[in-house]
Amino acid sequence: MGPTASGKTDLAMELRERLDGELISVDSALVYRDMDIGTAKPDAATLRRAPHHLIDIRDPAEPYSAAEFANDAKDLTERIRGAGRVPILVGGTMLYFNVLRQGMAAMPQADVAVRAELEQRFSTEGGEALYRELAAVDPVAAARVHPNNRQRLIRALEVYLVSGQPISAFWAQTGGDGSSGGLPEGTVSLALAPPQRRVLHERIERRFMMMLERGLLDEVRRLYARGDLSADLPSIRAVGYRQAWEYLNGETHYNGMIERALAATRQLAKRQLTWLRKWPGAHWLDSQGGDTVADALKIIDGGTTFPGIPESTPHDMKGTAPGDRSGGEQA
RNA sequence: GCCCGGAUAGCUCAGUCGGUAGAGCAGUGGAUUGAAAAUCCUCGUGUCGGCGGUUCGAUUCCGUCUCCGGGCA
Repeated sequence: MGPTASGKTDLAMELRERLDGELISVDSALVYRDMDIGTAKPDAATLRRAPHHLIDIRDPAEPYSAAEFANDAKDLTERIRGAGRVPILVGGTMLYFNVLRQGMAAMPQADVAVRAELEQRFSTEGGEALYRELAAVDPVAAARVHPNNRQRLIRALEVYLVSGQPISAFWAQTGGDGSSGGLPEGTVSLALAPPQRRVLHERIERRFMMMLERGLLDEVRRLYARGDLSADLPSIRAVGYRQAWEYLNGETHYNGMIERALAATRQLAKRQLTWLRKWPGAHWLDSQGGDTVADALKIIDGGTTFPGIPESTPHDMKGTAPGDRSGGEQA
């Protein structure tokens, strides 16, 4: 696990060789075909040498979901373990990791029609009306969903309308003692990140400029030219693609596009780090440190059980003082 | 050289009929259960360009200087 641009792919490739493992991508953007440059997808040659599961499994027009991921990943890990090999899950989509850890309640899947109707009502009646409705049927969910959070508010109502059950009842099925998920014994959680935020920001900028040089805009132009894709699809909302789309639409200038794409990427990395900091039992690896692969192998040989008691201090990436890494990992 | 318009938060700017100022963006911390690279919440003291004057009090009015636009020579 690690924020975008922290070097996860390189580390994963090494670990795969050393551990005789199989790679499973945990990434909501790498699932899309024809979205290669902007997602920093490993190139074809690399993928041939080190196959990744769950890459290129969807057309950009087809949404994927955390629940589908949970099923796919569970099947894959069981199969890989059954063959006596080591599943290595690599990626930065922390909700996906989280559904592996906590399980996913068996709640109704997205209902396009109901969702569209709620979207419509949100626009005409306003969010307050819908929020009051949720509060009436499901006060527990209302307490956890902010009235302004259109997406989660609509999902909560959608579940209630489709199933007649409050979404909070489904939530209660997971996370606690009656967890439907949980990772296998012996699972090791590695969190890869540079110790200083500045370094990550620099890497993000360098990488995005490289994406542009490699033809990111042409890639997005091809998607744009299809005519059946739109800015509200999960695929096109991906960092970089959304801003390039706006540029092609004439909504921003070239430099504005770059600035906005960089900001969006930094914000993504920040959110990923928020998940990581509270991740139980995460072992932090310094992506700028000497031999990251050796460090990782040492931790893995330590054979930490998961889920376990947090052993390492959450990474503190605030501040600018050099070498401010506090807390070490004890395998 | 002269005339006009600017100079306020990292950036773009609003505002103070004279009582030391606030938005958006950026940044930060957080939330996160079938869209998650999504969606949402929290956090704003900065010689109000410099110097001088008027005033009980100036970022606000006046003078002057500097810099940046635009115009006239």
